[in-house]
Amino acid sequence: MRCSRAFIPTLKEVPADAQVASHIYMVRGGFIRRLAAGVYSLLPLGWRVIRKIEQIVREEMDATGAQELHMPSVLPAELWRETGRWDEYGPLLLRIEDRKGAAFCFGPTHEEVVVDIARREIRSYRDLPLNLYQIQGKFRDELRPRAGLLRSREFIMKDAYSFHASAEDASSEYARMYAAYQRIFRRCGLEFRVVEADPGAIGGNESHEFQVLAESGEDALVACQRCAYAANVEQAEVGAPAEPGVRGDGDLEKVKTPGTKTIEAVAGFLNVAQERLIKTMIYMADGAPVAVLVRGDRAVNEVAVKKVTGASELELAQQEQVESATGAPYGFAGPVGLAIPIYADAELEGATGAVAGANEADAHYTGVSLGRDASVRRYATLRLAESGDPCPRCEDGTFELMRGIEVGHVFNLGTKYSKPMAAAISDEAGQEHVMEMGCYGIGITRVASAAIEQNHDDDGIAWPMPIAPYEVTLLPLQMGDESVREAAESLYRELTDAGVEVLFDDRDERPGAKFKDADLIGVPLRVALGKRSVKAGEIEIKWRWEREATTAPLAGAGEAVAALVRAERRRYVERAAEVSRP
RNA sequence: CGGGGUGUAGCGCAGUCUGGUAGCGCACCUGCUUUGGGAGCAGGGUGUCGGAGGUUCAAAUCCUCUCACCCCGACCA
Repeated sequence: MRCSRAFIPTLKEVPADAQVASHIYMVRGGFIRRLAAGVYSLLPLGWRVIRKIEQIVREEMDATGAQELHMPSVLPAELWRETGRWDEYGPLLLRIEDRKGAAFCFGPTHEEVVVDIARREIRSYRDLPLNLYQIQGKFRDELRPRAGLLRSREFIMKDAYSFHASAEDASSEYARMYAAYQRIFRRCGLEFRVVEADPGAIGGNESHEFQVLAESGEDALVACQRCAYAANVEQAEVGAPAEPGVRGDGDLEKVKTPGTKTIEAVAGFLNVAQERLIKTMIYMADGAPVAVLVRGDRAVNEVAVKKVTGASELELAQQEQVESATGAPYGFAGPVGLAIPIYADAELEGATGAVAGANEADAHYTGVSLGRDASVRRYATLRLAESGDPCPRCEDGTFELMRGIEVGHVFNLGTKYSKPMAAAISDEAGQEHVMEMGCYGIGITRVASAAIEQNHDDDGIAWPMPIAPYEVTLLPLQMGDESVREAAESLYRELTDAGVEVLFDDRDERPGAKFKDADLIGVPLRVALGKRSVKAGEIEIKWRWEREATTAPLAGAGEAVAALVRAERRRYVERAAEVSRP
């Protein structure tokens, strides 16, 4: 592509509404433009990147035997009512009406549609297994879209849905998808970590997230420094503490603590460490209040609370609910004499000499011994994992905290959708039963953003070659100089003929402008030639992520550069090939 | 949904407090010079001041309503 004819509107200044690198550089580099909050146009450069990612995904999916299809984006409400998600999905669903007033939504995901297809067409176990996938735009009316394509409302996603006659078969498909995802992200040149995720109350049994490691990631992860265990903090188990976290002396005693509504204030007022306090949080579990106890310096893990209480809806109690449950104003809840069910973090088992709220205004207890003074229904790991916590899977491994961007998610669904939608097959014995399902998503547009978060510097993007908009950018530094122009033109022809994707900056711009734009756009291999180099019979070659350029003879430059490109392509394919296809 | 903030030229912003001819930088157009890291000089303004209503002789500026966008929060009793 010739820059003189290309639509690549680059910007010198940082757009006012962008804060993260991927958003800034996608806008500045002319990859995307915003149309509304969380809604973007993909300009030619951005679209090329998306298509590259799609193609990698497509090849790896097809290699597993999955088949691509396309589904509607406007979906009828009745389908969503069958699974109950018309109501459950809440404000995330963009609802629309047709001219007759019939209700539709813009598809945020397509389980309902694909199950509808499957239940109509599939009758026998002989038709299974089947894996259907789509790569298309979806819309979720996010609470807060942000950071460009990292969390947008309209986005492009690959979603695969598999159908099986048995749970065992679903499990082996899960393993195939897991491997395919590793290959896909390796081919995209991403550094990622697979983490255990929350299979949730869905009744699913397995779920993993593929997280691209980046400072700007929205998800907090913990990873064991010794073994392979990694998990979303919300999902992370924590190894058993060596000894009770709170140990102290003293008898139960009520003390006045006027106005101390926070852990910090109580600790300061009584002059004790925060870890000597018992934090009492009141939650509404399916509408009924429960108390959750953690050490004063810890945070509650709501996913864990949900699991231990078996609640399907869990939210922090409102101020009034706290008052009616504890009989005390907001800020003085404690386990002693509390009438509602109490769940405590494992770390508090055997706690003595602790400080806790007294369930009355301006008072706390000191010398609390949980076993003696309160009736705890159950001890379990209820706190959020932190850096340095013991690993639950291995001996003396500890957690390291990192941030990630979720780019893929694999899910063993069980019969969550097939059951309410009555998607059944007959088995060998002629018995009807509901199909087992799995679903497997990849955020295509998010992959592009994540790649930039991981591969950029102060000047712009440094795309991994497999997903770069072009493989080589060719910069003739003086278009006015005939020898330079002719050398560049013939090199452009040679490379293009060799199957290399070249962005040829044939604009009549000054060298500085060309270098700046090239760095911004982030094409991995830069080939520059100017009066000086042509006279010396040389070209200048520089990888985007390297500091220094090298030179190569102008004679035979086309073949030399093409060879570099082929080698670079091969690197990623080889890395992917290390993961075998089960 | 709660809190904070911003809407003025294609982009980034000043002007608003204290009402009085709409500005700056970049970009863009013309010309000349320039050409290895976003060139210099000269000339050119391309604008429903987010929208509607109101106050006033006069509104970007004051008042009311409204729309859009951004940031933080929506778990630490």
